[in-house]
Amino acid sequence: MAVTALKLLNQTGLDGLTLRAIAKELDVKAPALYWHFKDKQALLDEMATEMMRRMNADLTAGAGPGTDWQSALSGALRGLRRHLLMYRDGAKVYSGTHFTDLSYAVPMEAHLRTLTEAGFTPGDAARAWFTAYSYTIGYVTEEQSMGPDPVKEEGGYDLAARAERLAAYPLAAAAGGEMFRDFDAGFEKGLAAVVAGIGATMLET
Amino acid sequence: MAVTALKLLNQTGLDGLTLRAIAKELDVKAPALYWHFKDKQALLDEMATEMMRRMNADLTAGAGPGTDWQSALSGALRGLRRHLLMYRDGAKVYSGTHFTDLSYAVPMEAHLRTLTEAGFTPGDAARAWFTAYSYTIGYVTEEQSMGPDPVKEEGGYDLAARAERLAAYPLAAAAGGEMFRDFDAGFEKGLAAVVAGIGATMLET
DNA sequence: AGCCTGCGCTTAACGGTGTTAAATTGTCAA
DNA sequence: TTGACAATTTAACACCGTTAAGCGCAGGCT
Repeated sequence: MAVTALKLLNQTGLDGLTLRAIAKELDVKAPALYWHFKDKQALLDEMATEMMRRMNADLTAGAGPGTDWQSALSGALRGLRRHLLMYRDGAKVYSGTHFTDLSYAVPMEAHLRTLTEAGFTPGDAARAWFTAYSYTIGYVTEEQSMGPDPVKEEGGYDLAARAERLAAYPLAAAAGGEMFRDFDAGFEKGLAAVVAGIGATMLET
Repeated sequence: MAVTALKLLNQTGLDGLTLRAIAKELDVKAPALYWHFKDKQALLDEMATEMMRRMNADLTAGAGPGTDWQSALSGALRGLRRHLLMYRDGAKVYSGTHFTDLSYAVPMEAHLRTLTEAGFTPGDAARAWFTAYSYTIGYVTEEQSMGPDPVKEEGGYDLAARAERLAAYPLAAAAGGEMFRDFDAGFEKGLAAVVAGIGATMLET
């Protein structure tokens, strides 16, 4: 049923994701949902948990031994972003929700172990993870709030108009092209920086 | 009027910030607000812009010449976090909204110039800024979604219960203490890593 | 067989939400 | 005095999350 809600999310967006719409998709009336969930927030939590479960099922690769911690960490966050982008408003739904089961613990434990075995203290491993996680959540939140990819300038943020408004501020005007185009490449550049910085400041060699 | 809405935000939270409540605070009926704003989203955009203006007024220090780019960038993001924390759900209101005027351009131009003068290309300066910005937004979003500071364990996330649930995953269990306590210190550690990584990967020396 | 319990759902309704349309007041210029 | 215009009110609409009460129907018990 959280599965149905996720399917609908991609069609309606988070604002249009009403209990009545979900119920209709299930051939059921809205109050019936309350048999399964305490309130709408619980449903949203369950949706985020379902997203996370699918991600885990897809990300077993890369966590195995033999790969350095940089690749493991980068791969995990790349996968996180990829999954968040699979759903409309995915980052908004995902961020700040409390998972309804413990299935996140297995991959998290594996990633933290990879880091500790590479020389991080447990505390620094957790900090490294949370830092890279925060970057990814923030990046995708911003990315998804811009609407459709501005590259195919249809409905997305109008970069040319932005540049014109900012004509008096040449650096800020030019920055739009870097920040709001080619989100894939931009994420990779930032991710490389975050991972390198974690290695430089949190890892005692 | 966005000023009034911001005041109310701290009392009611984002969910409780209804047009009727704002109108009552202004001794006015709800539909009167529509003379000033197209819809509620426009009001939220205006609130985010007002937050940003206050931040600019407060952050003129640190952007001046003579300071290295690391201090300038760190200072800007520290100030951003500090201002987001001034308002309930501040990060949620701020993230992903489109500013309604150009007042953000002046400090942004100054920060980008600091970076380019330190040797960044304009593109890399923009990327550096956006990377650190994403980290900050993501971090504060997560921070504010945990409710009151868990250190003073009143109403906040129950860390002890979390550790008990995760007893079978020792690293994940211990990570809670690092991630969800002392948000100030945690932010600083991550910020140091992000800034160091930017210097290491984006700056051609 | 009859009865009962409890699950899963429906119908009806409540208070509250963002938003629109039309009528209304207040104010200042011609 | 009249008229234009800004700013607000009143009334209503469609929709939202949520609650209360009751209905049908399965299966186990006696």
